[in-house]
Amino acid sequence: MSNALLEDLTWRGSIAQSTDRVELEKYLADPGASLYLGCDPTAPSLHIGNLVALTLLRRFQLAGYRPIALVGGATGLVGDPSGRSAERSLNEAELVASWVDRIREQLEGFLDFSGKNGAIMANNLDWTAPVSAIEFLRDIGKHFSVNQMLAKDSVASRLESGGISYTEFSYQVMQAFDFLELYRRHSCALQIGGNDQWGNIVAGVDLIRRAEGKSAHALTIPLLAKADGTKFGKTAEGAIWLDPAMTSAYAFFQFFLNSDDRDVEQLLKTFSFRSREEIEALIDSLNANPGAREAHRALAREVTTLIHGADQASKVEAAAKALFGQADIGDLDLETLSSALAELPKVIVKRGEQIPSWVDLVTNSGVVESKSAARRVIKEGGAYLNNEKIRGEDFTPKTSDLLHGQFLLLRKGKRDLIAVEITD
RNA sequence: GGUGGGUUGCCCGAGUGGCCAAUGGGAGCGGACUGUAAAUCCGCCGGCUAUGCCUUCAGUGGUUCAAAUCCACUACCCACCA
Repeated sequence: MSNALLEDLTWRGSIAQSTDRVELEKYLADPGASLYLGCDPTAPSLHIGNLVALTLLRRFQLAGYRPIALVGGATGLVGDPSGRSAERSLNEAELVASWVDRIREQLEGFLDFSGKNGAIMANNLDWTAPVSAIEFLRDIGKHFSVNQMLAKDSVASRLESGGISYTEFSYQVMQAFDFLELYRRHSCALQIGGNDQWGNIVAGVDLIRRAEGKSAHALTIPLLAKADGTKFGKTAEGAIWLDPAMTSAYAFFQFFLNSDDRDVEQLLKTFSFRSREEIEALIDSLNANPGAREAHRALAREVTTLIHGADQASKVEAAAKALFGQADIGDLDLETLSSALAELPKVIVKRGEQIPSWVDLVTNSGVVESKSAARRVIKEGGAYLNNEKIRGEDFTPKTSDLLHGQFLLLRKGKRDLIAVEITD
């Protein structure tokens, strides 16, 4: 073992598969070596599933290598069959283009574009769009064997279940073309990604060998699996997004804070940039005193800081502490209270207007999807106003319930807090 | 192209004329325990201007006092044959 980074990644459990390890180490022996990670615009924002591989890319940059972040402006128009049991529906080109812009911004915040190993941003639409179908078929397609393409897991499983369109079938060729193009443009001979990308990445390795007679490398990171067997990063409400407009920094922090104890070690190893010693100390603390949740807190704080910045991270942590730690919410001073409530889903009521019922307030906040659901919560004893249980399906807060004359804190169940603000 | 089977609530899956907003499981939600964790146990689980009303069993039209259930056509999926 000669490469410190690979050694660290092995300890972290961040290596699922790689092409020949010795060859890979040789490639990485060059301090300026570059590598790329692609993200397809399938939504207006990246989510924490993408963050797994993105974190890996960042580790490479911190170790001195040059990262290339590729946004799949072209591949996003086609659709990756990997991990999908059914055909994707195609998104409008303008929509995908707008997602490309937003995702590019997110990627930019995650890497360092200055210095000698400054990151490079790429969009595969740049080299894919100008190529004619005939050129594509003759220059690229000729290197692919349909037999091998059919053997890929992503394709084979789809042939079992309902079939696959020619469009999605071609996806691996497009991704391989990207790898070849980045090899030609930037001498990039390593592609990383989630383990579900293995087949697509190897398609590129093969293409580079055939078209250029050169060897390229692949490295994948395991897809995170949760202890309870469900997919990491998905909640009932959907994915945890990196865009604060889609998942608030508060909700983002809470997501990590509420991690299953059994998952925390792997999450720390996957996402944390702390040293091995620090992480091991946190894990010791987790095992010794899980109720204190020091490791959960450190994880939540670090990842939230990375995505939302240190200011936001400390704000949402302070908010959670104030709102959950305090027995009597009325004891909080105005400043602490208002900054804590600022992080929560909020309902605005105009001063002087009738305060809506608890049911209406909670429904308006979007925390429950119907009034029936809100009424049910009251009936089942999970409804609170200012941390006091309320009863009666038609319960309506009174002016005298207002904290500092302008706020209400509603709660549904153990964790869901909602702020109500009276404004002029 | 032929024949047969299928399409049910977030998912899986019962139901084959009224007792069906529709059995059961999973997910989800609330409660108890605890630590804003897990496991376990209990309850809930279409919507609403709510002792009633509205929308739902692929789509459309029909039979009937009455349909998820019967008939016709359309779309999609699966299986066997070619």
